[in-house]
Amino acid sequence: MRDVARRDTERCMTALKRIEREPLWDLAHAQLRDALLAGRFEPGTVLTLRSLAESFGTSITPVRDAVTRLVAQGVLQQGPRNSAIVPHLSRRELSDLTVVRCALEGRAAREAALRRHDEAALRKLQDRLSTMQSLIAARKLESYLEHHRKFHFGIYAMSGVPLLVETIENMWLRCGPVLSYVIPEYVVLLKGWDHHTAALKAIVAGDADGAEREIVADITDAAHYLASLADTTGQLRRPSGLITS
Amino acid sequence: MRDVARRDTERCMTALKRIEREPLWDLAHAQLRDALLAGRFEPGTVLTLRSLAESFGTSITPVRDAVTRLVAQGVLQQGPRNSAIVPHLSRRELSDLTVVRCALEGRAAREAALRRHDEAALRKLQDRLSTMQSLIAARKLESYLEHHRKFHFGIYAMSGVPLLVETIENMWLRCGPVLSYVIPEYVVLLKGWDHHTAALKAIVAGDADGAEREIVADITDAAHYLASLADTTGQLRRPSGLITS
DNA sequence: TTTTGTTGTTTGTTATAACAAACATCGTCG
DNA sequence: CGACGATGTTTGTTATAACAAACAACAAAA
Repeated sequence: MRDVARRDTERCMTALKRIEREPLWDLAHAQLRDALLAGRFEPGTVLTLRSLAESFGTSITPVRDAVTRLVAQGVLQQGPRNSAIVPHLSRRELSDLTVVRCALEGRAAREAALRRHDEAALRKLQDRLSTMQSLIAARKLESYLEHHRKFHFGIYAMSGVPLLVETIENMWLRCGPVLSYVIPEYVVLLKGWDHHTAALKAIVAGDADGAEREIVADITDAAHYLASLADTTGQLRRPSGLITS
Repeated sequence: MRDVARRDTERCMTALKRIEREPLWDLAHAQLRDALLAGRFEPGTVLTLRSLAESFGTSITPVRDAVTRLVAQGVLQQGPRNSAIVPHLSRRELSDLTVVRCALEGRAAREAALRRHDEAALRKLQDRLSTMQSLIAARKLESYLEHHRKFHFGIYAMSGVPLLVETIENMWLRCGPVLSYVIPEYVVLLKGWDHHTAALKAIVAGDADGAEREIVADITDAAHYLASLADTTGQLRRPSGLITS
């Protein structure tokens, strides 16, 4: 037993690999987060603690922590009696979201263009761009959405301002549920594609104004398309069918 | 008993006054929030659930909810073993905060200038401005800080974008503890005063560029002053004495 | 003297039970 | 037949206890 302990301490000293057992509420939080972002929850659904706890196979305490966190972030809306409901997105809320996203993501693109960035990150983004192009051609929309997300945040990460990236991530989470089922019909029109390439090109050229302009155009174009889908009450709903793979 | 119920329903129907018993964790959250914003917690302090529970006279469950919420907002930093510590602010983090605040608050000022705003709100802001001036002269710094905060958020509220105001509020919470004990020495120099009047003047004139410029200048000026107070390790510390009233 | 092993304490995590308010269901009375 | 009221159920809130990991203090051995 002694040499075992010795070996343990040695490993900790040399590798510095943390054990870090993830708490249950952290796992629940991550699962709920991903589900929201992927649009697996219909807007308007009330998330009850006990049903979620049963799904996760845990007590209600961890899921309560997770839900509390999501509500604090503004990802989940709190309905009557402090119940957590996955939020609807009205045309007005979408408009507000667009304003904030333009300010934040436009600034991030600007900062990214002004920085000296490593070639590896740039090449990675360019590769991802061509991957996205082929994914669109193959109509693999779910996979495209993942790459699309990573492309955007790849740019924002190059701003060198973690707080900026974190705040933008929060905004994406808020419009995540809706985006997931309206973007697929949007991207096949290749509307946003040129903005992506132009933005990346502006960044490699160090053109801050151009980078901001293209990112803002990408956001506002998508927002206009989304707004056109709203019904007479200003609510955004799933247009026709479910996501096919 | 029957007429009591009748009267209850009648009252609910007519007045529509919500009862809304505030949960304990909400009170704890508000108290912690205010304490953080007022700088009553020394940065670096670890907030243990049991000690807070004892202070509030409740169980640890409500304070756990409150702390969880604060951590999710980024107001409290989570240290090792998920303990909540009131965050230090390094020069780097202050710089990041400044970037985000400029993007957000600059945009809010711009939106406010572009809107048709009611005269009552404008007059209220002008009154507050003169109040702030007299408070500075009287060296009533704590009261000044409150008016200063309300002046800024009065402008941001005129943007008509609640999400923007909410996000800005979150950023203020992050730098709240530090601001509280460095701003007092700053405002007596009257450095930020002209920016405030100029910003309000630009808004009434509908000058969006001017409004954004002045708000950004106000933020960056204060940030520069704050950065000059950082020590060699990049940490911002309380300069000399405590706040006197 | 320095290091190591042990023990007691602290602290976040989780489960569980009790509670109260809100909701739904259904029976009863007008 | 329709509205009102009682009752059971659902659901968030809070308290409490048990648990494990980490930290601190101390004692013993090299």
